Amino acid sequence: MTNRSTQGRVPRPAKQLVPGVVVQSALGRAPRMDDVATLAGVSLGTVSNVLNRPHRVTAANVARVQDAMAQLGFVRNESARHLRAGRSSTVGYVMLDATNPFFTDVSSGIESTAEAESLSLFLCNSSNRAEREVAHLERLREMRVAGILVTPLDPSAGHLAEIAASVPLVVVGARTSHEICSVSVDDVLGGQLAIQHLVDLGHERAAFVGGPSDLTQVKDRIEGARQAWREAGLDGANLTVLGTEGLDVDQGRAAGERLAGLPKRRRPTAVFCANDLLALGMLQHAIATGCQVPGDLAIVGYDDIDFARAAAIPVTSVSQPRAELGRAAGRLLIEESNTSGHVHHNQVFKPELVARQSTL
Amino acid sequence: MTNRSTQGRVPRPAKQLVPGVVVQSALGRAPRMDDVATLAGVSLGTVSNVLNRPHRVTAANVARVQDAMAQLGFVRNESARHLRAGRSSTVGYVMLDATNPFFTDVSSGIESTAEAESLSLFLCNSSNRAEREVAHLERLREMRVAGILVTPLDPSAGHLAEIAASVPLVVVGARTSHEICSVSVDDVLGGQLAIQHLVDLGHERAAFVGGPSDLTQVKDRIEGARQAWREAGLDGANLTVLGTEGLDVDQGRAAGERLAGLPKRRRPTAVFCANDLLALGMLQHAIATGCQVPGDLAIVGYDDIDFARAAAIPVTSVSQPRAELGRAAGRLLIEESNTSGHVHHNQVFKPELVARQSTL
DNA sequence: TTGTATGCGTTATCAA
DNA sequence: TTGATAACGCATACAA
Repeated sequence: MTNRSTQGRVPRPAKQLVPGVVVQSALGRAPRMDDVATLAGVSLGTVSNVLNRPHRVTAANVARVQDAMAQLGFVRNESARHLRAGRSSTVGYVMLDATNPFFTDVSSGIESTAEAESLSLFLCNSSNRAEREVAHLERLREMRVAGILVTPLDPSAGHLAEIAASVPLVVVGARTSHEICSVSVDDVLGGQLAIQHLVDLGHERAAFVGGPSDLTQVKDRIEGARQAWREAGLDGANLTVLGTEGLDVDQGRAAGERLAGLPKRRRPTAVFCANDLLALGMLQHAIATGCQVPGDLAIVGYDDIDFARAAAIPVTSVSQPRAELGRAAGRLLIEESNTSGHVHHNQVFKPELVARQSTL
Repeated sequence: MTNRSTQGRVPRPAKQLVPGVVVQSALGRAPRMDDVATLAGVSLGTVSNVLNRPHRVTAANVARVQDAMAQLGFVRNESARHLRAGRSSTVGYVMLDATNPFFTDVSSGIESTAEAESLSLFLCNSSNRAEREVAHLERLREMRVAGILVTPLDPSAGHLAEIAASVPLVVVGARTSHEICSVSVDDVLGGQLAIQHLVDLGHERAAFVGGPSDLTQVKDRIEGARQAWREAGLDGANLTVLGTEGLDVDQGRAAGERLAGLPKRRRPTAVFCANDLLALGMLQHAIATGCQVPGDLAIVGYDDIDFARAAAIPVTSVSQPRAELGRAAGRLLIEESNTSGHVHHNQVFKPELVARQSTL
């Protein structure tokens, strides 16, 4: 990093005690505690005490030290602090896709518990990419954060258990083995609810839209869908799977196109999308091409993000308790870091179907 | 929503050399480099070299050290590393509202440049709250991050300039004084475009919806709106301002309700919302109450988030180059940290109106 | 090529 | 109450 105190283009004012204005010192480097001590005319230890145990210092010295800190623009060095203290008060949440409102709602939930425990939360976006997930997790570990929350691509991946062995870790949004804490929603049940709903409405040809199929969420939702379809006594061949490369709006539109390409008599009359973004894309394509929803095509989404009900045709969706998922994960993390001999939990919430105009 | 939860106790395995399984050491603390050195039968310096300049170490020793690291589950201590090195390779983006897709799109842009420069990016959400913004900024400073990006509540707030004096900082989404780098979009022009569009369509009673009014974005968009309204020769009294407490969907719905409460002959025939979330809320209220859009009420939003065009009635919006805003901010940050004698830039993009069904 | 010693900025112990 | 000093874990110059 450049040495900004000597090279900035904006001229730095000389020392002046204008209130509220930080005075740039002539140090040529970031001021340290001993600089503060010197300026305040006290020892290093006193400065430290002012910072960490102010009650042990006379009021006069507190004031002197604080003045000096303000004058120098002193900022504590977190690395040194942390190296010495050995503990941190930040936690990280590695999210699968920061542009998916589902995950930002989850992270709001996490934030509320983090704030209550006065922990800072850093968000890391892995953008659906395994190598980024690994990099972020590794980085958080190296930072010796107090805890890690993560929505992983693959909850059974070995690196998670390995990390969980050395730092409190909670998986959010997918069920894990008992080696790891997790908070999730029963996706198999969610898949059942979605298909059951379509079956109840009389559909006999349907498609599941989503992918990649190695994503647990996708796998489980398909499984639930198949179970419900079978239990309804319908022909398995009439529940087709339309794979996608991702779970965003664009992929949904593309899937809509592929669907429209099928001959009318084989075309599904209903689709169950692995998430709401796909459903919204599907809906956009339908509207753009004059396909009637739900008349020609019924659409069910998943997650029940706010935009689902705000859509062109409000989208029926399988609702997950998004914020509560985050809060529960946060609580579990706190518990895990406070309790010695912690017993891992796998907390599972139940989803609910919210029927709207896209199927009714 | 009920939930069941299962529990399991995981016994820590004793040392065992099963490949791929991390062996728990008997150290009772996190393994350090000297533990690795001892186990590998080399010196501390060699371990360090394996980590940082592997070419200087014999292949045999590299292997030995890596084995030892794997066996112990060694993880570098970033604090110590950073304290010693004095520089960091993480940057932070303090965003105004992580649940607003506009900002997540901006952050995607930032991510792309960060990744290209192999910097890790931490996202911090200030949730529209000043004290959280300050806390996050302070935390990032204490961490001595390589740079900070921020979309602040108030871009002219003193603390920003103060921070910018000690660490590369770029403000995203609002224009600042020349003491600080910024990347923004001309919101006054955006406001003009929106109102001009409505005027062109023949509207003579309109409302601006948004708030709080001390937000720069809101202020500027109102100003642009007023200018365009005046220039069209229309009566200023017929461009009312409907203040809101925030910029989310709920506030939009609430504003819709207030609007509907006005006597028909005084009620605006068009609204310009300070962002798309408000516009979507407004639209939801309109649809729910049978108000025709755009027949009874034309709606213009701002930001052109993906959900605007996916809405019940695709929403006309003022488009900002969201990802490009982030990329440009990232580039500016890199430049600021690499260049000595850096000259601060205030880069301003131009918005564009995207007309859709909600006004046409 | 490998090993040793020093210091990064802070906190906490302990003596004054 | 205050002040001197020893870690914290790692990276690097320098010695071997």
